[in-house]
Amino acid sequence: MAKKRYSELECFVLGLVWQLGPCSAYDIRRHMTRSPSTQWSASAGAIYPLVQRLHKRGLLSSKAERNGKRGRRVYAVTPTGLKALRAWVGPPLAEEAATVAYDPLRSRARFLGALTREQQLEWVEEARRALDEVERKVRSWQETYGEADLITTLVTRNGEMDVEARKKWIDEVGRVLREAPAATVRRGS
Amino acid sequence: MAKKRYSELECFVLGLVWQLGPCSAYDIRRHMTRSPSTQWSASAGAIYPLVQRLHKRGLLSSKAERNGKRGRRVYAVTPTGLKALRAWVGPPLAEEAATVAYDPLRSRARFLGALTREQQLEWVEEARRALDEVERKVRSWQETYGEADLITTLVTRNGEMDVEARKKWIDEVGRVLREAPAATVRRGS
DNA sequence: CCGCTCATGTAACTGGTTACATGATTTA
DNA sequence: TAAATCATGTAACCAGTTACATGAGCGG
Repeated sequence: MAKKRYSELECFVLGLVWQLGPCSAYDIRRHMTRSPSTQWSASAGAIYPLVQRLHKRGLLSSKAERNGKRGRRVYAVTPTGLKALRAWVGPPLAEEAATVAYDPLRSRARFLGALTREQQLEWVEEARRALDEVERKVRSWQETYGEADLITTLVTRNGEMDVEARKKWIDEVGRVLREAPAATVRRGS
Repeated sequence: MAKKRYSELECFVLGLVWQLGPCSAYDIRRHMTRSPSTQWSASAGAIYPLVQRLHKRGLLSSKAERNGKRGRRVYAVTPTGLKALRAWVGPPLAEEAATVAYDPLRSRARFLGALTREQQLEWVEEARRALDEVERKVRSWQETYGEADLITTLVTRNGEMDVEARKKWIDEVGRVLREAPAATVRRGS
């Protein structure tokens, strides 16, 4: 009986079921698709096998419902599942939980030196616009699911602050690049 | 000849080779392992096949070197590779490049309601400590590779600002939770 | 009745992971 | 010379992806 460690997605879904109450795989998918986070595609091929796995391991209970001719399978968190959820959330906090977050924008920025100065400035403008767009999305999501509980509000606030910080950063990048002589920001033929 | 889209890791490695100049798979791995980012494990099983792939597709040139009895394979970015790198960096910016960044701390925070009030406060403290630790790591990395070029400095600054923002957030969480009556932040047996 | 969305899945693939293998070089 | 670590890989596995299949219900 090896102590199987659950993946982030597994734990996240477990949490969702706990939060939404008894629900189907489809409910989970719908919820994930609508959230502005893009970490997971929430594809059927990921979610359906996943809940089956969690069920087999006893973290979720499963019940077939029937309304009309249509059947659906509804899952709920078991006491074991709740324990696992709490263990994942922490404390103690898993060390991989606190890291420099991965940011594809930053990854790309690393190699801005490969572009011409004009392209660099264009890149900054585009990035700025894209971040505005993300912010808009977060806000609209926030308004839709607005009068939520305290914790949900705090979590949304995190997304907001995240985008805000990155906008501040991109503005700084723009400022620095515009001021710098072209030679210092260029490399590679 | 289907237009194969390259993965984030592939493009990132391509960028690294461009940045480091001709280097071996091992050099790439070493560089990635030392950076404070944890997105990729930089495992041999990922990097070696990856550079072979990039070589086969003509983005990297490959040359066997021999010093003493020991051989090593050195890769360099080809003109085709540089083109691909520029296309990845943008502009135009790929739309998946600007998103709400994935943050495992936020994922967990979503389900803080599953904990007791004491655990919640403990969680916040731990998270705060962990973020301090991350900040420390970023700073030490920054000092080691300190007198870098403008762009590297800006990129590092991004990591710094990211952590800063999340610390601000976690403090806000702590403040709100301490002020709130216990009943409003609890759910689930 | 046709087409659309809802809803539940399965199949094939793939990129990245862990773990292992192997030999060279350095250090105690 | 034995142990550690450098350096280059391969093999097996696995979680999550895209794409497909199937059928129910519903709006026009």
